[in-house]
Amino acid sequence: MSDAPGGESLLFLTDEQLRQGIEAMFFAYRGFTADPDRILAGMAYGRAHHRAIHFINRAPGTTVNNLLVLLGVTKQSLNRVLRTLVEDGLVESKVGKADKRERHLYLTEAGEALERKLSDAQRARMRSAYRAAGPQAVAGFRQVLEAMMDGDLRRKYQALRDSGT
Amino acid sequence: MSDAPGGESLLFLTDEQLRQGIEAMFFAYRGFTADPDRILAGMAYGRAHHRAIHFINRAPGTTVNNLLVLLGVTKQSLNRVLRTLVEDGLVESKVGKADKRERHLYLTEAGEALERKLSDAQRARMRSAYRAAGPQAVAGFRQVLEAMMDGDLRRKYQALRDSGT
DNA sequence: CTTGGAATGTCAACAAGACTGACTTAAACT
DNA sequence: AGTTTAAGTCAGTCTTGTTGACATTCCAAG
Repeated sequence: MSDAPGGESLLFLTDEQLRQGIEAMFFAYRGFTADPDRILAGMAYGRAHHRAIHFINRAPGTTVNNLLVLLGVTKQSLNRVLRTLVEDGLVESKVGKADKRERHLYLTEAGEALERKLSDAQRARMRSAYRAAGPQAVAGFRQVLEAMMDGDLRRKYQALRDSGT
Repeated sequence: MSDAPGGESLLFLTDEQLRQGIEAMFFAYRGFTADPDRILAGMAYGRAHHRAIHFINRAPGTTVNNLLVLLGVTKQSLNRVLRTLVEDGLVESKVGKADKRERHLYLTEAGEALERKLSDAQRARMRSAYRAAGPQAVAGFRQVLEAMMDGDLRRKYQALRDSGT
């Protein structure tokens, strides 16, 4: 192996390699969101609704505050989305038992149905990418993604991940 | 190895694993764009300007049409961004020699300076993620990302990649 | 050679979804 | 009682996407 200082090949750290990684990330994210976007285009919903539905499904009973921190948006922005989802009967908002200021969010049956439709499409693409790349590549993929997160987000991601088995 | 049908471990294809991958992608993309976003927030520019600048730098002399296919937006959307960049002296738009309908796009010195500033920040994060994960993980990361792209985009990505050495 | 269609790019108007800032209501804490 | 916290609302702005209409240029078929 023709390698750089460090005793180990650092070819993967050249600017060209990094640039390719950046572009791969850009194009892959487009693919990643393409299927749900297509499904939502017909309805009056967008990517913001998808994200809200995803995380409510993931952590049923979560509060508005939790959700907006997770999504990284302001409450005004989230509220617009949440309002339409509640009005359309996809999300239920229940006053907190212990703390009545809080609202706990749940998907209704209709909400779960849409969630399934969206995540089935997204998982199908993910599954085919995973299958094409193989288990070892998937492990690497996950490692790099985690290292790319901001510390704060990483903690939130890991908490979510560990809660789901 | 306790494995599923196929003779090989398919644990990495469980719905839970796929869901974690989806969330990792979501959070990582936030980190991925965070630094350039911060830099651009001060100026009157946004992510769209960054993308235009990135790809013009990547393929100097590209036409508007090329660029909008790469970016996946309408020409009207791209045009607004491009107009401000030209007005502000970051991008130069030259009428095509062979075909006068076309405009060929180039970064000016000021444009190149901004490009460097943005991509330095983004590359720094990428580099630290790559370094933390190691070469083998990076190879896997790239494999999965490529498999996640739509066929059309993948071809564009690969053409771009291969042109850059 | 002309003319009509196709390709390229521009202008205008609008919508989604993010933001800030100011404010209200209700409940909890001290 | 007074302060803080959670949630929601109203108003206004910005970025970035969309359609629709239009101008210019090229090219090919008649």
